[in-house]
Amino acid sequence: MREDKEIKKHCPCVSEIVTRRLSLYLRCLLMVNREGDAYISSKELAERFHLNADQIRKDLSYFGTFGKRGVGYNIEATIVKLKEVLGLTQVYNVAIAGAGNLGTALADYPRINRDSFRIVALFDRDNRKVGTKTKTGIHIYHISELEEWVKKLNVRMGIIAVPADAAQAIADRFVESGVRGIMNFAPMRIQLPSYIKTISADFKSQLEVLAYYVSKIKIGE
Amino acid sequence: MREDKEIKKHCPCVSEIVTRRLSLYLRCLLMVNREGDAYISSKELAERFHLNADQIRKDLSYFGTFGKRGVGYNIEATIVKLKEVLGLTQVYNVAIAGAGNLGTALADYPRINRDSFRIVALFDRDNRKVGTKTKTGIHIYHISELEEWVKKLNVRMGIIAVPADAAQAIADRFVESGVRGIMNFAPMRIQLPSYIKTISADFKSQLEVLAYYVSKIKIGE
DNA sequence: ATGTGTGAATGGATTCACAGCG
DNA sequence: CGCTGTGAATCCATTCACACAT
Repeated sequence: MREDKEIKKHCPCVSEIVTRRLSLYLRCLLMVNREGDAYISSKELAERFHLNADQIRKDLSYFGTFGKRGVGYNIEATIVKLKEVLGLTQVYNVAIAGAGNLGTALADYPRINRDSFRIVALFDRDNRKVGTKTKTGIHIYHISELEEWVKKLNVRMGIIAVPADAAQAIADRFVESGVRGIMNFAPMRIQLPSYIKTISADFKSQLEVLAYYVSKIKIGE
Repeated sequence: MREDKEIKKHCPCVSEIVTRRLSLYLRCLLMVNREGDAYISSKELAERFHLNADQIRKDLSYFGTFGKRGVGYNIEATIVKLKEVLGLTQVYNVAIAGAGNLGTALADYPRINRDSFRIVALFDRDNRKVGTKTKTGIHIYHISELEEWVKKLNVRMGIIAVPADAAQAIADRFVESGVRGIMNFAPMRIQLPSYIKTISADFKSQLEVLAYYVSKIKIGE
């Protein structure tokens, strides 16, 4: 038990479910920070954003103790800490494979190219697109040059926005070129080495999950 | 214990995590179905798609017993069953609020408008877009007409692809007009009645989760 | 023999409850 | 006295292991 505790203190790994909440807390704190207060309690934060106060405290406690008893959490300091924990003090170069509607929409997504993320390249096999830029000025390269540009531009995250049948091959090429995190929008399960983090963001699959719940709601409530 | 079992048999609700896997199994089975075999065992399915055989069997067993011992699962029959369980035997009309890059990309997303889902409308406040159609022919209406069209078109799912500051108001209006499931792409937590299923699909938040893992990988592995 | 279906065991995550600090 | 930080209790999910159907 004591040993477990020590291990936990030194192991930088927390589950994905906690990570998702940390990102959410950060978003909420950035919002309340514009209002000028210096402190907020877990209870107030929970009430304002439909969160769970116990869970906020436990999640934050994994990374040290930085709340003031009787007062709450210093908003600025907690924002800094959360950014640090999530690794957002670094800058990540991101490339997108597939310059279709979705790929270009993601490339031009508002306010992504600030702070921690830089979308540095799009790749496509359509020669008519190659050599052009998106509205916000991101270059489209030919997919055959993926390895070359991923290395040259020091890309650490790859986004897959190509059709399902091409997804696995593109993922392999990203990883081979040094990418360490993949976000997969293709409706297709991809298999990668365990040291690569993969997040599935498949639109159709999410609609199906929604369908399950919507179909259970009786008509007329 | 016996009672629990009975309750479980009759309660149509399974956790979201199981639902996500059911959608995944469906996808995998549709893939193997094209190869012509009639049966597949949980073990083979697991090996081919990096899944867990025990988990497949347990997940499927929540909905009855439809595997053949010593043989495996009838692929066609299991596909039918999964579609039934997920509510995919119905058709869901879907509307998208926000006809920006993302909204139109989602509206024209390939192969969504088949089987279970119909994207029937986009809404935007930009009068230059109103009255036009997307590439695949989906109408863009003015956001002020949201209630009217949602009711008229019998929309059951709403997709939020508007800026963060408008997300909550749009979600409320969707729900008020009869929508029962919401997929939220805005970088903003929205609060809705508990009988409404909400799925968050916020791109930036997902990048942040990826950042956490990528930042933990030591350089040079 | 083979592979399902499922209780029992294990392992994680959430919630409770309260000691102790400010 | 209020609110954090955290063990303990509870709840849920995964994995194990095997009886039993084919």
